[in-house]
Amino acid sequence: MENKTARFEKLLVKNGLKRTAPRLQVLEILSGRDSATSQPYLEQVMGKNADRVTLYRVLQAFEEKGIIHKVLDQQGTANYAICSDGCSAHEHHDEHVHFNCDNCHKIYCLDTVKIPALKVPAGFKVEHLNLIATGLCASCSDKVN
Amino acid sequence: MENKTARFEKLLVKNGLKRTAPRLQVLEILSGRDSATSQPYLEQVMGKNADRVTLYRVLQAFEEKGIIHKVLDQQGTANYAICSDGCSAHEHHDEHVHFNCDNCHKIYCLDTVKIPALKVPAGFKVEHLNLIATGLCASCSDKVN
DNA sequence: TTATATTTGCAACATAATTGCATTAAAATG
DNA sequence: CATTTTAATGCAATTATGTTGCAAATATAA
Ligand SMILES: [Mn+2]
Ligand SMILES: [Mn+2]
Ligand SMILES: [Zn+2]
Ligand SMILES: [Zn+2]
Repeated sequence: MENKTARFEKLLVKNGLKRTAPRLQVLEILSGRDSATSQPYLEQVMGKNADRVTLYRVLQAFEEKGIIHKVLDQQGTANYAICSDGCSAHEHHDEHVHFNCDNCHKIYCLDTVKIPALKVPAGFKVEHLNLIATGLCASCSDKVN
Repeated sequence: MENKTARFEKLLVKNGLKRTAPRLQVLEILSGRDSATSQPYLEQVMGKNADRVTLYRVLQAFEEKGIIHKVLDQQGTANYAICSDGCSAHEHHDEHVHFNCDNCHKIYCLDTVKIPALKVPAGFKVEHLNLIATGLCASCSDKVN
């Protein structure tokens, strides 16, 4: 396995962002998780390694550069996930379905599930689609049975 | 045209809610709009007719009774719209698409556009679907042309 | 008219997010 | 390597959204 930090550093440079500790740490955390990560969780994990404001600014910069994308859960809480690929400062390609588990509250990027095209009333011009499914994730429905 | 206030009063009674000024006013405001109404806007329009907390509680009660439904816009702001029908304290039937205009920021309930069923990965149990489309609403795309 | 059950208002608190500004640190330059 | 430049951070203050407990008010039932 290649050095992960080196990969992150390249990612930052490629996007014209300086290699700083808070940025590397955010990438480290996000990449180590199987679901999207909420702002409050990030804030807690970062602890005093970085100021709250810095975290907000790091997340905003990453989102603008197409490194991560934001998903709001059913409570309106911001969650962040690393973009699979093909995303850039110019456009995000994250039009996959997101699954918000009612039980564990995790948000999964269902990268394989595309949002079906939609027929809307005359006059409306659809730019983006955002579909959040709620219910039980695979892991939680296992436990219930 | 039948007396609107009388209709609202019946609606409250039917749901075991007392006929109070803040509740009637919220119904009045929501029913007079062609799109969903944001909490901040409601708060502003209500002014000192009702306390902020009362507004929150009115909205919560209405939502629980199936009188209104909540839609979060792309910024996570809560918006409320009157339920067309068939909604009750037991379940909401608002699985229609919502359209969030990038220009005027209005949220339209596209009651005629149903959310298509979805094939999700094994194990996931979908309970609800929530689809928000963004772009230009009919009125705004007119103006652009 | 009185009793009771619900609703409201107020104060206090919690959390998420933003802004301005001084300080620090990364990277570019020589 | 030292210095300059530019970007990023930390801190303090502020705004916005939402919640809770409790006393006072009021809608409705009795
Ligand atoms: Mn995603
Ligand atoms: Mn709706
Ligand atoms: Zn789960
Ligand atoms: Zn519009």
